[in-house]
Amino acid sequence: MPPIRVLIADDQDIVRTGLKMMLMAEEDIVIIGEASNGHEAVQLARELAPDVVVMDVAMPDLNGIEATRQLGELCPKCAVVALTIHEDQQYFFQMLHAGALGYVPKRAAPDDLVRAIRAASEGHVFLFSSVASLLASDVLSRIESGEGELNKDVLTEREREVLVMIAEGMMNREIAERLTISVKTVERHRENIMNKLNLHSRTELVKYAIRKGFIDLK
Amino acid sequence: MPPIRVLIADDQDIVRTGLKMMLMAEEDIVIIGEASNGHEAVQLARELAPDVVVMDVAMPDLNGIEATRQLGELCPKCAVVALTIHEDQQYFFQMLHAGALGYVPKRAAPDDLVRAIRAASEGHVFLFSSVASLLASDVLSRIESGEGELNKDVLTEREREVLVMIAEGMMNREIAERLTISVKTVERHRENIMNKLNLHSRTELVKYAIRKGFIDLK
DNA sequence: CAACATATGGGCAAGACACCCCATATGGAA
DNA sequence: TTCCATATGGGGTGTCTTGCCCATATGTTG
Repeated sequence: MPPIRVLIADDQDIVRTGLKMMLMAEEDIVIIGEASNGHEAVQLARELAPDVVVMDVAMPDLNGIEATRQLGELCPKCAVVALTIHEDQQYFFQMLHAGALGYVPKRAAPDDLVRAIRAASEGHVFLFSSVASLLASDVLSRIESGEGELNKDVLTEREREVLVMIAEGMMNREIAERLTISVKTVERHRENIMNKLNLHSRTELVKYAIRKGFIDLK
Repeated sequence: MPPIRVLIADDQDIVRTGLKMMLMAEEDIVIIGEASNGHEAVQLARELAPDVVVMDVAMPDLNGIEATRQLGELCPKCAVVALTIHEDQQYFFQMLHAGALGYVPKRAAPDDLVRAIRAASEGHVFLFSSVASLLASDVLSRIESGEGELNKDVLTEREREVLVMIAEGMMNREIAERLTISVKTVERHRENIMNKLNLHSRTELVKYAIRKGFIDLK
């Protein structure tokens, strides 16, 4: 059986070195190239036609998501394993929709990455445990809501609006004044938000909003 | 000349491996231990008394800034080199004030990290170019505003501890239980924190803590 | 139409929070 | 030694939050 030919794409030198060392220890894997940004990754993938591209999500020039999308057209035989510090819903789903077969956080054990690479090289999907549950819940809600769009980001416009103001540090009364609605309605929106997201305090809402990039932290 | 004994503290397995491989190639450097969070880093540093601790800024449990601060007391002979994905002012100054002798972004070349380690082991300071300029401008503004003590509105150890727990979303009662003190005392600490920082709600405390890198946003 | 999501609001209760008052003990700086 | 910062805690008061009950009006969609 020929070894799995792997291309590494990560902008961080240290991470690339770590990956190389880690993967070189595996007998069925060979590193055939390295890229430090998305453009380079796409370029090299077309030239080298690797079996698997280990792709960082966040890279300069062309990010991993776009690069993966392009690879789907330009080099459909290259499987992509996403490597990321983000265990966020957003990146995760974007990467999957872009065509990644694996999704492994950098904090994962080396073994998980190797498993993801082996799986991807055979067309299988490997998702790290913490993100796999995201898929499950997404699929579930999709089935329940009868399918459709993925903009099912749960919150309504109004709720998002309220969430932002909460995360900005405003009290319910202030928010009510700003939106010219009653405090009661603000409370109701906040309540719905908390139920939907399964959060139970303002502080958790703040952190959620920051993670999701709803506010600026300035 | 004896080799420089280095302890690596980073929560990401891949980064740790990368660092190890990279540093093992240097003849004057030996890796004597690895930690995957701040607590472990402090613990191991006390046991092993390394010459240099390569410390990630963002780690679970106890972040690199706090860990560095603690090391300054518990193991003053350990030099700390901060390794980070953040090239932010805030993290940078926090880390310096905490006592780090080096500050190297992960995107830096391996050589820069090695230089930082060598410098730190001799008590010198190595700052990566992109952050070094931050120091210059800070020094300038400090001279202009003509004051010496930066201790002005700095939180005490206990206050910082409470702040972190608040920012993590815990209630006063929970914090009191965790610290085995009364709710009243927690409230008092919180009150002092708010007065010192001129903040007036939990949500603002959360954002402050995140900006300052006191918590991880996970 | 019926069912549902969305946005709007009122009432109520328990508890959490923010901001005051007060006090004691300790250890270091003036 | 006196003063101050730190850490500890009790009391009280009023506001804010959270969670749960209820309701109505307006859409959309099966």
